[in-house]
Amino acid sequence: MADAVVAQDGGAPGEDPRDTYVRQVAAYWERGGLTHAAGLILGYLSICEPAAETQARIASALRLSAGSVSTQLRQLTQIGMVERVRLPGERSARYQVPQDMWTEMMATEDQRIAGLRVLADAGAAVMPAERPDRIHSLDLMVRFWEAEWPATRRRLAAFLAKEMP
Amino acid sequence: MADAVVAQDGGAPGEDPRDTYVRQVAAYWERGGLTHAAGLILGYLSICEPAAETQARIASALRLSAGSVSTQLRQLTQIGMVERVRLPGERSARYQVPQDMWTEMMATEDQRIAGLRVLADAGAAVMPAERPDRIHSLDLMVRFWEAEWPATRRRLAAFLAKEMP
DNA sequence: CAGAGTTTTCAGGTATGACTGAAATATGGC
DNA sequence: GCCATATTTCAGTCATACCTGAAAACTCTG
Repeated sequence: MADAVVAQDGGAPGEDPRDTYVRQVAAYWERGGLTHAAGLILGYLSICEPAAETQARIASALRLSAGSVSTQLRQLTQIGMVERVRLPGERSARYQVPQDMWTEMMATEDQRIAGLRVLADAGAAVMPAERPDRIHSLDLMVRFWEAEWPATRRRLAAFLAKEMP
Repeated sequence: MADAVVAQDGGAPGEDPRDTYVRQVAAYWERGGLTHAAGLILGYLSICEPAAETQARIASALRLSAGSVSTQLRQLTQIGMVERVRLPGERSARYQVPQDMWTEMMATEDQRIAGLRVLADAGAAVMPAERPDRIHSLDLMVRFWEAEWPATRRRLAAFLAKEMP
């Protein structure tokens, strides 16, 4: 089996550009709050062949334990960056990056805005006398995005519809 | 001194609504990658009077060590959520939430987009034969935001100019 | 239903990093 | 330039959470 993407045993490490890419993705998402293992899985699932892999194959490719892979895949599935699919006649489930992952990701932006809305309202109840802008500016920002986001998402949908092959 | 915001010693905890707010802000930003201490400082600096406080006052109000406050303030200053100001004739520096913090925050969005651009380009070099959309869709998303963001920022600037008192 | 294979759960080891407290350094007023 | 004070640095402690490995639970094929 010559198509080992990440789990090369010896040899010069990082020689395979795909291996480099996997680590690069992991590094990026690690800054975004994911664990290292989750980032590795995400990177691997972005370039592996076939696109949908079993837990066992992911574990061996990335040299992670079965437990880690199980846990991280559940997290990734929960936040919508990975989806579980079943192929007929196959005992094991497969996991893959959803076709519309980024669209789904963008959809969660609503929740982030809602979270800031809660903060802005809570702030209004403790408005300081001096520099009330400290609280007020957050409210402005939230109001802007509440107004802006629906149209932005429509433009995104239109853009994707036009550019998708 | 009856205006202790967070550092009440005894009594029912969380009675002061400002204390509740500080913890609420801390909880929110903790999910956003900041430390608990940084979140507390951010919440405190959003409602304290006066708006600009010394490290010593922040530390005693939040019951944090001087070291923690020093470290966290540096981090917060670095990412632009806090600014250091000096008052004439005062030995100690003061720290406050900048007037235009959210505008500054939005400006860093460019860098996040640039970070994804790097990832998208690196992905192009390891394009999988099956489901190339896994790499391609990221590129699309980045291209959308690279095109969209300048106009969005202009609209934000116009909105703030109109709404600011 | 049996049973192999898959997935989840969980306790334990480990690493990471936040917080503290004190010492060292830097700073501004005199 | 001196000195009190503010700030930073840093080693040590502690908490958190990741990862592993194995056992338990589950699931699907035959």
